[in-house]
Amino acid sequence: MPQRAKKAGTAKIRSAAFRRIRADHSSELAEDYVELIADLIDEKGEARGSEVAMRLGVANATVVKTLKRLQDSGLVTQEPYRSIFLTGDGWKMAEDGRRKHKIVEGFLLALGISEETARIDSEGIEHHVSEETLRAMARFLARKGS
Amino acid sequence: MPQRAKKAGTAKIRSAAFRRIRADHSSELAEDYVELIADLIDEKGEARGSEVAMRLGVANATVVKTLKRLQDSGLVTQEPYRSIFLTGDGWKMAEDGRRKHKIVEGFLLALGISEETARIDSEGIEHHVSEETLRAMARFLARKGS
DNA sequence: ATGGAAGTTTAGCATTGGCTAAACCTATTG
DNA sequence: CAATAGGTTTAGCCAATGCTAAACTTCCAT
Repeated sequence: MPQRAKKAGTAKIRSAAFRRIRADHSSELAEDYVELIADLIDEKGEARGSEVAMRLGVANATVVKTLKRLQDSGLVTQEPYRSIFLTGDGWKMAEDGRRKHKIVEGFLLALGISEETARIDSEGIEHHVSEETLRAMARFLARKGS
Repeated sequence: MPQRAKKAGTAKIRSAAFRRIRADHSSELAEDYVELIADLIDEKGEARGSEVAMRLGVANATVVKTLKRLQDSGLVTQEPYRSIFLTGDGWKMAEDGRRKHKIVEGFLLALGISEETARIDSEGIEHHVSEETLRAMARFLARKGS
């Protein structure tokens, strides 16, 4: 029954895609946090929990809890009642996020999307694009931009 | 202090984007389920929970639990030990998902992405593209395709 | 008609990510 | 230098999404 075999193969690939999406989702929050923290440090010299909470649109307490997990993962460090710092790994992740973000947002703008929408959509999309797709977007951008 | 005012404004927009992403995530699972169920019904005449579990790459029990929620949301119906059906709303959501999926995947292919990657990335991206971006992708596709 | 294999569901647990309310520090200002 | 306002953390709750192991149905083959 080659039918069966073929279908099982397809199913496996499909499930791999969904697995990757679930994995992406766990890292997504972390990336958003570190990227935002990096922005705050660059913009204002320091990142406060309450500022992170405001920009992400969540409660203060949620940020505290999440930062604990990020600290356990070795992405940030923080003393109680003090501002937040990124570790080496944290900075690496933040830079990578910014890089992806810039490519995706620039690409959407090049496609003719409005600034508003480009900003919103790129925020959602950046965590789900493979390097291959990023390369294609960058290529498109380069051709268009020149 | 116009500085402050401007920054607060930006923050509000940013947080709106993140809020939307969080909202997208809740509907994302539902969309994946109904889309997959629709595919199974079309492909094999019926959708069994175990088949859904296999294709999504999750345990059977997880599917059972999620289907209960989807039933409460009025997207699917199911009798114990029987196969799964979509309600009118369920079909509507499935069709919408397929539509988005087709546009995004076609767009990625048109960009020169490999089939494998296009399938995987489109699965993740489809839930985060606005109608505006979809329209731009469709436009691009039409121009390219003709 | 029934016994057992295969398929489904239940039970119970863990983690993530959200919230509010209350407790707790810090730092400014009078 | 003390009071207090404002920022931060804790405590305790909830829902969603995942898992494994055990219980339970269904249905096919003898």
